[in-house]
Amino acid sequence: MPDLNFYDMVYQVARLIPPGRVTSYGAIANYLGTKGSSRMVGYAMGSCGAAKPPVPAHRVVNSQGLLTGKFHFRPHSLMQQLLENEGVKVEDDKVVDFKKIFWDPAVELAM
DNA sequence: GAGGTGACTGCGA
DNA sequence: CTCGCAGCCACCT
Repeated sequence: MPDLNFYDMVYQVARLIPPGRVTSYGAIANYLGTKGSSRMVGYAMGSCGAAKPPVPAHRVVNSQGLLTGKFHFRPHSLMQQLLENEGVKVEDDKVVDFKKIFWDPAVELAM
């Protein structure tokens, strides 16, 4: 186990999200074992701009499927645009059929 | 070393 | 149904 920081863990999981799918901060936090610290996931995303390769943060939404982090994108509509570009329908800043396209690392990457 | 911050979550009124 | 509060933990200054 290298000295991967919590940030790197989040980035790696986020990059594992397949196109057309989305996950929640809590799901990633849960997979990382810090389920109680869902904030850390979002906070880690705050530095996603410094991650290489870039992290598809647009595939990460809150537990409600709302694009809470869209305001961190430039422009703010970029997040929705990227999701729709991958086939994810977004309406009223929230993912349509969120629970259907929901990708849980704790399940998909289970073991 | 200590303090402040934050792209969240869940429960209570 | 909608609004508000408290908990949580790692990173930064």
